[in-house]
Amino acid sequence: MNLKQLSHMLSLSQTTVSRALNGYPEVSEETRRRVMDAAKRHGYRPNPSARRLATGKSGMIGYVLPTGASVDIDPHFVEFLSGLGDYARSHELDLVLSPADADDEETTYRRIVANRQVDAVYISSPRPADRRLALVNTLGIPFIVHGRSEGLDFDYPYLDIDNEGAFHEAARLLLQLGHKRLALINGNERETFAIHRERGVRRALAASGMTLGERHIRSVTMTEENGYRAARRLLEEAEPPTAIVCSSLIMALGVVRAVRDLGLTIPGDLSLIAHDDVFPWLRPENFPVPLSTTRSSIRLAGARVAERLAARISGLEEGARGEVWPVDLVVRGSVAGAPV
Amino acid sequence: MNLKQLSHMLSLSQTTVSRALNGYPEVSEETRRRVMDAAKRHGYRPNPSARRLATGKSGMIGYVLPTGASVDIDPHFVEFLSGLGDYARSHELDLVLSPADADDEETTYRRIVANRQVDAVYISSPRPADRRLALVNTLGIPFIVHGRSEGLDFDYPYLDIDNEGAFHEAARLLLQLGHKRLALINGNERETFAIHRERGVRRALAASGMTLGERHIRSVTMTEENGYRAARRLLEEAEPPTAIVCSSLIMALGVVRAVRDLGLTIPGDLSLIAHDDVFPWLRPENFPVPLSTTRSSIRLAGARVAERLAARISGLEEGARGEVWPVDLVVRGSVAGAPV
DNA sequence: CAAGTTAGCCAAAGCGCTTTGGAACACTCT
DNA sequence: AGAGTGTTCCAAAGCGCTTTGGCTAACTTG
Repeated sequence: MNLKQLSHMLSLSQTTVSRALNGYPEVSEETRRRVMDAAKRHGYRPNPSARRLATGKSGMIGYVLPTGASVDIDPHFVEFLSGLGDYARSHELDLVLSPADADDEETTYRRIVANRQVDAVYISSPRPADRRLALVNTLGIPFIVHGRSEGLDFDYPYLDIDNEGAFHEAARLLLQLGHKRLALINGNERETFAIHRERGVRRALAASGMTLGERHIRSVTMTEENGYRAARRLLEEAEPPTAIVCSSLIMALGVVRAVRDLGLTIPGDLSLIAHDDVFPWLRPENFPVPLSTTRSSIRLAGARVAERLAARISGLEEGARGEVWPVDLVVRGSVAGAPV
Repeated sequence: MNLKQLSHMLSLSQTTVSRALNGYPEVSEETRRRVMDAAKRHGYRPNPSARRLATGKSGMIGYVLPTGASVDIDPHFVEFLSGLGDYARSHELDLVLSPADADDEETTYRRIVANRQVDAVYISSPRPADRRLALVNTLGIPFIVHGRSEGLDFDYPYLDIDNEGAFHEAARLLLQLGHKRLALINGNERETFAIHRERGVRRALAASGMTLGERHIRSVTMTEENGYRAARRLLEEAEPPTAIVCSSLIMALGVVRAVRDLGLTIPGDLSLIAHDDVFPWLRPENFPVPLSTTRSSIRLAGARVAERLAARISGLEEGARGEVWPVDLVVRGSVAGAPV
């Protein structure tokens, strides 16, 4: 059942039927009702390929997925996707993942824009002066950044959490508890979120007249193993930290293991706070010692990004509005006063 | 630059240019070369929307993503996606995720097939008599199942690992080590993989004249917390198991925690083997006691599924070929002889 | 050498929608 | 009554490709 057949059986032109269906004003209410009725009765669904060719709109949102034999997709991605998908579903939006060579995403961005494959894209894990943002900005496709960049000479729409504030609060709490030697086990230092977190910790220390030594900060990909290694190195120093702030629950698993291996205890010898993106399958309250966290649901972020993307597509949102979510500090058993 | 312009500047018809580009035989080699040349020089890329409208082919593969407020996407998904994306990239295939209400995926399948949005789909986490398979089979779209169903009255193409064999081997090893009381902490009992694993364990037990009691098998969603709970219940019984086979590394984390909480040790009091899908961020050798595993890279499976999907789209693969991968049993420190 | 092939090309008809530029008609105003 | 203003509809021209059905010229074949 296509438009031609439908209009024929209604003795109307394709024009009128099309307009009736798409809510254009130049069609009488009675006719519209007739058309709507017949469409529903015959289960007419406009062919998206045809519509796309005619309008250039695809009804999909895009994501360029960096791939490669040695490229790992962030496990956070799946949670973000849950939220995104949940919203997208209610708006009949599909998501197209365009795999790209991790060393050359630009080609793929250009392709999906030139081909008008998607109506909007989102970008995640931005870095300072991220070239993808400049690219996508000049290409003129609607987009939203999940996270933030820095040092760009233009504004852009984004959704981010207050990483600096969160880690500032975490560090401040530890300082208030009397800790003098803090360490930070961070994510990849080239990503903005990690930079912001470091900044937060430094700011808290500075307020107490302290600084974060080179040796007291580790920036690594967020795996259990890297958490373990980082913690071991830190804890085996001459003057080991008495408190650690850690950028992910997964790394925190490694930290806990290192602490145990060294015969130390939490929070007796070491206080620990980690960032929690809220995974259904790993919860901080279930750590051997319930873990204090800075918490922000990455899933909700996914839903919100989808919502804003949809708004941009339909022209309801414009401009470079940035949105920063506050982060909860949830104190559990893993922090205590500094050991004497 | 579109076909019309290109053909005009070559003084050829659109027909000929189109055919030259698409490798049809009714065009002379010289002309073809001229066309190819000009196309490359002017960066001509056929408009996919137009091509799709004309051919009905989209150059994308589809996946129906169950969503909902209380629906969690399996963390394995992201690793599978890595492999899939890695292959898809080299073939300029995009992946479209169509979010669906988890309680009604059928509508979405029908939609993407009717709209010809994708050239093929894959289906994951199949259950016995899974209705999605019957649906997709009658809808006539090329597909591959990652995993297997059971009790269907037709054959279908799939890629699965030998879950039964893997867990049979794992259980057999434990029995050989003298364990008399085995337990299984399994995934969702409604999924075929879990059924197969249970079958493997039972078969091994049966060969030694034993059975798996109702109380010695737990089927739960694979979270750390559920692993912990299941293990605690098992270990607090009057006659606790001396060996556990576990369906995922994530649950194994919980098992290890439970063992510790109860003041027991691995492998002194309990031997543990878990299935490892090979995550970059959590490795069995890094468990407090290196974990024995049945291992199979879900990432490789993703790549293979993409490969076969591509083959089906281009007509190179047909029929209902099933492919079952063997699983490695990797023995590490977490298993030992049964305590006396 | 006439008839039949074949190689190489083209014009035009789709694919199924949206949108432009009117046309027809019924009103309202002066 | 005639001009002006809406309202409601339509024919046809796209969107940019693929594919059908031919046409021409050159080449076999008996």
